[in-house]
Amino acid sequence: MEYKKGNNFLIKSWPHAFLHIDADAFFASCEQSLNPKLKGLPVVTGAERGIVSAASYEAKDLGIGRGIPLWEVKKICPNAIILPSDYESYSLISTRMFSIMRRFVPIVEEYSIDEAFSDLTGMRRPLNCSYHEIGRRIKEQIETELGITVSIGIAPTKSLAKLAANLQKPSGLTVVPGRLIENLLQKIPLNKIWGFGESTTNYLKKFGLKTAYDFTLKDKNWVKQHLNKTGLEIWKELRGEMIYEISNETHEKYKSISKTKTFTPPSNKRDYILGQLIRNLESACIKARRHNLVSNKLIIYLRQQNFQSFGVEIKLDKTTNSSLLITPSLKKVFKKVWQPNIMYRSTGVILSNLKANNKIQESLFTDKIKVIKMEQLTNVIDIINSKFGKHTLHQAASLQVNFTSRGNREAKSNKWTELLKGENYRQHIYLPRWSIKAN
DNA sequence: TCTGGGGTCCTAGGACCC
DNA sequence: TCTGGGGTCCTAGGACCC
Repeated sequence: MEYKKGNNFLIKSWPHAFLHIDADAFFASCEQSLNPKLKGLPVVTGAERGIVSAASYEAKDLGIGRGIPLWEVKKICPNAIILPSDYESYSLISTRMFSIMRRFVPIVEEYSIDEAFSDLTGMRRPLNCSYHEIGRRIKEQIETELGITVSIGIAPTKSLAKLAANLQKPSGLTVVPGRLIENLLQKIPLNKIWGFGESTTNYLKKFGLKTAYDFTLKDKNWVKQHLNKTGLEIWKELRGEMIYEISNETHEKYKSISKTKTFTPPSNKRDYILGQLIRNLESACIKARRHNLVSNKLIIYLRQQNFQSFGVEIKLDKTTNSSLLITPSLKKVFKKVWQPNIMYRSTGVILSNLKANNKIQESLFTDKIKVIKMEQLTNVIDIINSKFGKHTLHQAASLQVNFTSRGNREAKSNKWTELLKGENYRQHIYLPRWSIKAN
């Protein structure tokens, strides 16, 4: 690719300075950090799903990447270490990574479990060093304290910083001042642009574009004409014009919570599928309660074997996070969606319209006593479940579901398995009565 | 060997109102 | 009976991300 001089769309080197940090092969690295014996070995996580969630660089070198089935992993490398995902541990390491960043910069946007953004603009003077040096220090601290490696990109916009961070992996530090933006863009194929997926990429290719650089050379009006709002924003960002700022909000505010579960083999058994759905509902509600959120809108959907999905939306007459209160309406609607002769492969629920639980207006027609009782009951259930493991207490209707957990994550994190070894205690604690009351 | 699970945002189009 | 124009709100669904 020819480098065209004189096409600079940005003159200043640092109108802003954004940092993007991306942990390398995060889940796998965490496992290696927690268990040093795994260092240097091909490690893969995702045992609970049957496909690779994360692969260590040793595994990647063998051609093992994200998303490939585990049977294939075993074929490629019989000695590969295959582990279930341990989100609790990863979250802890993630939190520590972010707090290390905060030692250097006040505002850190936690973008995902293993990625963050930060605005370094104006930090050179107080820290008395270059942007490059700030990045280097953060990187060094994280790597020595947490035993994982990270890749960092620093550039005038978030979009560019993200591209920069991905340019040299693992353990890279790439700094792209304004005058080097074009250099960077020429190395980036369209589909690597943050915000451009398969659809947009294919579309742009029709116009002969190949790299991010090609895209940024297009006229502004052309972009307005052919793409939507996001497209134009990305175009500006890539040319060094800041559009996206750092959001300082914590990631705690969910707008929706969803739970899906695929079951193999597919099934057309009514009660089994309904049971799956209720179990998903219970999981979603547990999460909502943990975050003190309530919902008044539930979407349920069934996915057929042929991957077609059908969903329905349920307006709840009370804003709640109690699965006991929601279940009756779910059952009613389920009848409308479920068809007897169809094989289903998964079910899902989405609690949406989430709001904080403090100021909910009671509907005039709500049976208050019932609601309060339900909520008290729910609280008790949460206490028991947090003590003995999720879904220890659950509704009778979800009994159809096979509750043996496939991954051993729960077993690993919950002491109860050991304590109650050999005893089928679920049968003792399980109380079928209250599911009848719930209806 | 067909793709697991959890999110957000944008947009077009319908319903409804003036 | 048929005609305008404009606004808001909601929903479904697409696209994208990790």
